[in-house]
Amino acid sequence: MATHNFNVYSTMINWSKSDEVKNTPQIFKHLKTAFKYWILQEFDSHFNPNSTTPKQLETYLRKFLVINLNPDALLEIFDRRFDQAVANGLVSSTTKGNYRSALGRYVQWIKEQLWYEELFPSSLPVYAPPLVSASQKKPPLRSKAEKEYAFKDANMPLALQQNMDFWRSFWQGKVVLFTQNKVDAGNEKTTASQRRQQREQRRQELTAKGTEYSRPQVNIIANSTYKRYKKIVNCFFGWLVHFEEYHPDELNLLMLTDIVLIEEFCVWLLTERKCTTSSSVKVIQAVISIAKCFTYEQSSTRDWSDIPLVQQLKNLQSHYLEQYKQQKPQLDQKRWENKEITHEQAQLVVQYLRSCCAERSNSGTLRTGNKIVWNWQVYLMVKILVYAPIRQEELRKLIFGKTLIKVKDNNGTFRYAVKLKEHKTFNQTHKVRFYPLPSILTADLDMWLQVIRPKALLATKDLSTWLAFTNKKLTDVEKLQQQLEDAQQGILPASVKNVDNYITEKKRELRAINSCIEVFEKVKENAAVCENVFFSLGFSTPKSFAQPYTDQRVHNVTSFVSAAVGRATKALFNKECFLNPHGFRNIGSKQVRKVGNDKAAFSALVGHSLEVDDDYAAQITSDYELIIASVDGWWCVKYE
DNA sequence: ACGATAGGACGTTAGGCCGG
DNA sequence: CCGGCCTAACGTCCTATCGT
Repeated sequence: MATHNFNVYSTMINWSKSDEVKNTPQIFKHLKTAFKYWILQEFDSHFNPNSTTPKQLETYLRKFLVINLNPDALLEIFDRRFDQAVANGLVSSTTKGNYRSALGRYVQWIKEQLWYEELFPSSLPVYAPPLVSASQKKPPLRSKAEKEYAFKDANMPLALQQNMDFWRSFWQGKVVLFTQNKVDAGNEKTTASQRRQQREQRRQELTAKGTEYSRPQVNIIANSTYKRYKKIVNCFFGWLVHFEEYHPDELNLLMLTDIVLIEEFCVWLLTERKCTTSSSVKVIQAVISIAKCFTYEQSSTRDWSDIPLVQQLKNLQSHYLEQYKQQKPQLDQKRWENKEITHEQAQLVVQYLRSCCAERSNSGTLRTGNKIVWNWQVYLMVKILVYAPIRQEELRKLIFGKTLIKVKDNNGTFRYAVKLKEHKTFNQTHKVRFYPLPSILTADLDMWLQVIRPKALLATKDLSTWLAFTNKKLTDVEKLQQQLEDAQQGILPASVKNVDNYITEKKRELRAINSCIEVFEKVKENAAVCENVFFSLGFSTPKSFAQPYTDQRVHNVTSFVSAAVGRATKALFNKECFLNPHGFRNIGSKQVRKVGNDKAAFSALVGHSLEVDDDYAAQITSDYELIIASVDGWWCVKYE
C-alpha cells in the first residue's frame, strides 16, 4: 500500500502493537475515544460521536487518510474542544489526562515513523549539518601485478614482440584470410559491370581459400579487451622469468597454450597472489584467444571445434568458472558486509542528504550556488536509487522530455516515468524500458527540473553570474596580481610566515579564477546544449561544467554516490557504508521480500523482467501497469 | 578582514574485475 | 567471452578554522 493511502485506523493498530503500549490495551481505547469525541468533528462537522458504534468508528477511521490528518494540531484541537466541554459541564477535567496522554503518545509515535517525513515533509533547514569526512584510504588487497612482477614490454625479445603484434592484428581483423565485404547490397553507387567484376573476384577467393562459412569466425575484439589479455600475458611471462627462472629469450607466446604451464600459473595466482578463481578464468580466456589465433589455419569449422587444444582449454575454463560460481556467494558476502544497510536506514540517508541542501553551511556562512546545486544533485540521485533502484547507467542517461517524461495517472495525479531505448548498434532488438517512478519522487524531480537545474545552467548567462556561481570575484584578479608583484619585491603582509607558501597559494588562487574566466565561452556552450537531467559541475575542472556523465565519466556517479552514502551513514549511524549504486538494488530486493510486497513488480521496475519492444504497446502497458500497482510503496511495511 | 594551514572534495586516469 | 562497471591513486581546487 502506498504511503499516501495510509489510513488512520491501520496506523493506530500498528501503534497499539508497538513495544511502548502493547502491554496496556486501555491506552488504545483512550485514543479511539479521544478521536471520537474530541478530534473528528474538527475535520468533519457532520460526524456525530453519539450515534457512532465502535464498528462504525473503525470503518470511519479506515476511510480517514493519515495524509489528511494534521498531527501537529491534534493536541491543540483536543485541548480546545475538551476544555470547552469542561466549561459546558459535559465532562470532568480530571479525566482529560487519560485521553490526552494516549493522544500525545500516538502523535509522538507518528512523528517517529519513517513515512512521516514523506507525508509531511519538513521545510529545508537553514543550516546544513556539520561536515563529516568519510574518506578512508583502504589498503589494497595486494600490490599491483604490473609493478610487482609483470614482464616489461621493453624487455621483450624481438621475435616475441612480433608474435604479440601478429596476435593483436589477428583479432583486429587485419590478418583474416577472407575479405569481409561479402555482398555489398546497400551500396547503390556500383554499376552492374562493377558488381560482375566483384563477383568474379570473390569466386577466385573462394576457390583459393575455401568458403568462408567453413572457416573459423573471427569476431573483432575491442582494444580494451586486447589490453586486458596482454596484461595477463605479461604477468605470465613475469612469473616464468622471476619465479621459474626462465630466460627472456626462451619466452614464446605459444607457451601460454601449454596446459601444464598454465595450470601451474593459475595455482600460483591462487596460492601466492591470493587471487580468486575469477582470475584463472580470465587467464584461460586470454589463452583461448592465443590458441585460436595460432590454429586458425588448421581449423575448418566456425568455432574451432575441430582443434583439440581449443576444446581442452574451453573445458578448463568451464571447470574454473564452476569453481568460481561456488565460491562467489562467500566472496559476495565478504564484499557486502561492510556496505550493507537496511532500507529503513537508506531512507534516513535520503533525509540527511536533503538537509545538506541548506542554503547556509553549519558554520552559518552562505553557500555558493554550485555547492547547493551539487548537494541537490547528489540528494536526488540517491533518493531515486533508494526508491527506484535503477542502474546508474540509466540514471546518467536521463534526458527530460526524451527518456524522462511526466505522465498523468488514471486518477489524475502526475508522476515521472522513464523510457529508455538503447542505442541501435548496441542492441539490435530495439529493446525499450518504460517504467513509472514512485510518486514520492515527483516533488523533488519537479523542483530539480523546474527550479534548481535551470538556475544552474543560467549561471553561464554572463561572466559575472558564472563567477558568482563558482564563488569567484573578478576584482580579485587585480588584487592577487598586485599581491604577487609585491611579494616578489619582498613586500609582504606582516602575518606571512613562509614566503614560498604564500606565493604558491596566491598563484593558485589566481589560476583558479583565470581558469574560470578562460572557460566561460566553453561552459556557456555546454549549458546551451546540455539536455541531460544530471551533469558535472566542474569544480576542479571548470570546463567540464554542464557536461553529461558519459561512459567516460561513469566512475564519478559511482564514486560520489558511494561517498555521499558513506558520509551520511557515518553522520547518522557512525558507520561508514560506501554503498555503490548497484548496492541499492540488493537492498531493495531484500526489503521487498522482507515486507512481503510484490516481487515481480519490483523486478520489473529495476529492469530484471523481460524487456519489451517498442512496437508492442500492449506489452509495454501491461509491464507498466504491473509496476504502477505497487511502485508507490514497495518499501513500506504492510499495514492492515 | 585576511593569511596560514590542514584536510577534504571533485575530476581524471589506469587498471582490476564483474555481470550477463 | 566480451564490454564496461568499479576501485585506487593522484592532481587541482575548496572549505573550515584559527590566529593576528
